[in-house]
Amino acid sequence: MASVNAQAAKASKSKRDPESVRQRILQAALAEFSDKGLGGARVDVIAQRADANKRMLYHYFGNKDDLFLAVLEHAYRDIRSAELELNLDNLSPEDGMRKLVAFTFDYFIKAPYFINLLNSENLHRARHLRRSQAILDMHAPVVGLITDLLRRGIAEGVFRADADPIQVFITNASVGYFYFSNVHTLSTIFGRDLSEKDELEARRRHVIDVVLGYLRPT
Amino acid sequence: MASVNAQAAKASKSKRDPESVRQRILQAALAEFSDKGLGGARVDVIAQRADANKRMLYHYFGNKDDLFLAVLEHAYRDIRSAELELNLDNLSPEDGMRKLVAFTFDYFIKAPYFINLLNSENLHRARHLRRSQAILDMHAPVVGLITDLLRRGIAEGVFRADADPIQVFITNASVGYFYFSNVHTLSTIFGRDLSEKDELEARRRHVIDVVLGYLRPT
DNA sequence: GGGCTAAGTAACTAGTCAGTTACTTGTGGA
DNA sequence: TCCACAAGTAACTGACTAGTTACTTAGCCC
Repeated sequence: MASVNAQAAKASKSKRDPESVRQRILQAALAEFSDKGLGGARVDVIAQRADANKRMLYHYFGNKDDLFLAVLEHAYRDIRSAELELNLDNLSPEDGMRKLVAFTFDYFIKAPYFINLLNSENLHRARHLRRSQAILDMHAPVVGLITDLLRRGIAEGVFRADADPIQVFITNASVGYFYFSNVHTLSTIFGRDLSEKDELEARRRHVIDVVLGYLRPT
Repeated sequence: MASVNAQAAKASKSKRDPESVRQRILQAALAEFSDKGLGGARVDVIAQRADANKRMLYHYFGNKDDLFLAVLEHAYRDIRSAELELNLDNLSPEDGMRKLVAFTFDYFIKAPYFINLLNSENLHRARHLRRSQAILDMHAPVVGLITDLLRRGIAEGVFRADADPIQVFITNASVGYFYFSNVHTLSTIFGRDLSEKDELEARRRHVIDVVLGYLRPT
């Protein structure tokens, strides 16, 4: 307790807080890369949004590309670790899958930056992500969740026997991702704001129905 | 016949072919915007890819943004008109829907530029598309196709009664779009090339199963 | 207190970029 | 043949960009 207070007192008197500056840059970069894409984001703007000196951006992250990779790792780590906390083991296969699909949809609402980050990374052919062993290691456990749900569902006769975990993982992401990634064009085309609450609720129900409807035995 | 030959002879002797230059610029722009996004594409590169003088790009299209909109209109026109030629009326609701889903998936393979163009346009919040009445007018007929299929399927008791045409339109696009838009990150994550023929065939079968499985009556 | 290093400030730099300017050439119609 | 205008060439321009340089300040440890 005394050491926490000593640290807090020290931090409030200090003119320098490297970890805070570093985090502010990371968050500002996440926002700027999400808004503008990797190519459109400007390091001056990131520094400004972070209320930091541009020099510090290079100091902490090296260059623009490496900053983008740091942002990407942060984003992936967030969603993948949240998925692992869903505790699907304790649910029926159907409820587990329902919870996972709903979680994914809700996550895209909560973390809208994720989609534009992935779009940018794919525009650059995953060249950043290839350099990150951390990101690569994040996915096996999540696919394992789906594999387990499918296995249980098939064993109980409530899921179709030909469901493939990776295809289901991709489809689970698909039905929400596309909606959000194209929300501007779709809203314009259909002349209604697809990011409004009622629209989101309708879409959420639909995506759950799509995945659960597909999984019904044939 | 004589007039066709006269035109061909005239064209082959001419040093100027404005329509050809214009088309070359449009195609080069489509490629460059698809590869690099709107922000990353360079007008010098587009001109070079078109084997045209940069001045002509401004001459024909005004500026970079307007060129992007021309490309977007071209891309939408292509997919939307192809959809209308599917002749789904003559098929059972199930076969019609199967054909549409397969068509959409195959279209993304055939016209890979479409996805990156839409990603760019959404990154820019559909600000180009809003200026195009032509694009806005292209969608009602296609949604009408799905509405008809669903209506027939529900009447025949082979589709679920709660299926919504717009949601199905979006889901039809979702299950393929996400796969292709994220093919680089997904391939890296799963350590396999998801653009290979076998992978594409597996995914194609899956997306048809997802939509048709979902549509089964409850 | 002093020295050293990390953290930080501010200005600079060379190259890039969309768009413009100045001029030339080709073509069609009178 | 001549003229006018569209199509075309090539160079230029001012602003922007990621990254660098030169220097200062803060904080920690001896």
